[in-house]
Amino acid sequence: MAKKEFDFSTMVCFLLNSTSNAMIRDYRPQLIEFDLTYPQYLVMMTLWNEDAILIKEISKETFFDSGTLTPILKRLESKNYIKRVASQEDERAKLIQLTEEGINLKEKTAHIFKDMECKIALSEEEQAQIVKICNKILVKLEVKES
Amino acid sequence: MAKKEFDFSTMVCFLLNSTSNAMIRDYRPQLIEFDLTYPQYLVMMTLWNEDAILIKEISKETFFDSGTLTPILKRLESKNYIKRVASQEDERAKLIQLTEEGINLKEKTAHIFKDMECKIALSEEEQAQIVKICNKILVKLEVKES
DNA sequence: TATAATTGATTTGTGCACAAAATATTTGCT
DNA sequence: AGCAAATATTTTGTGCACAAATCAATTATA
Repeated sequence: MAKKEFDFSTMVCFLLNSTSNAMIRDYRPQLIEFDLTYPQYLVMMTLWNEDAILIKEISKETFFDSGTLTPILKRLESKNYIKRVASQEDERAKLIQLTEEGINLKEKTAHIFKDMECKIALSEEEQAQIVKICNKILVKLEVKES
Repeated sequence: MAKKEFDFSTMVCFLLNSTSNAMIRDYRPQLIEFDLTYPQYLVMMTLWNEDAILIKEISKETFFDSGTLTPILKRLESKNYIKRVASQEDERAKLIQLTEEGINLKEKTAHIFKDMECKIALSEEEQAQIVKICNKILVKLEVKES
């Protein structure tokens, strides 16, 4: 077989993108049962970690920019999983709070989170390698602080 | 600091997605100079590897489904980088061919491809680890054959 | 204390990514 | 030959991802 000039199977950006697309696609059916998309699920996890935070704090955790978050939060609000409350100290800012239903979702979706990591069954070593390499790239591209 | 239940910095799906987003975002300015997006650039690379192929073959290489490819190919056609020619053997299928301008783009964008891999400066070892792990996941999720 | 600069969030517009349905053609079966 | 199943692509509709522009509120500064 003639060697091809552009070998996708060794291109970092292509591999990361294809693999993340594949994982998000694979878990879509499970999330759909709770009327969630993957980015919406990430925002919910952020709030399960710490409730009643500002949009810019969610942005810092998820790396989603505000233009991405605004519509995601609107959808979560229309599903009654969160509330958007104007901040008292700063009229520009908005506090995002879980509703009762949003809080309850944490237990109900716990198995999805476990599946998320289990299905691909990486070894401890591989897991550690991925974490190290991705975080290194994120720091190099100034998405994260070192 | 209280330990958070959901630690994004060790979640494989989140890391792969954030890192690929960051890489694609980072190289956008360079691609814009040639009026290309990252997915469009991938399709062009596929054609630089082998010209005059069917859409389903591009789909097999890039892992983009046909509903994703159709509009990408339309945009590349309107930029005059490719032509879409009905196949003679099978009236359903379409052959995608590079135009003169599309062929010339290969040399002009060669530096971008090099930057793509160089800027993040992974070691040989890290590069090999990423390739192995991502391909393993892609096989597990049945995107690729083992 | 005006006003300039900054900040938090929303809006607008483009382009994926994907599922599901539609369309047209080809292949397989009897 | 006739018709069902399969195949290649397009269409439709939803939801990111992001840049750029906008808006309102806050802070800094002349």
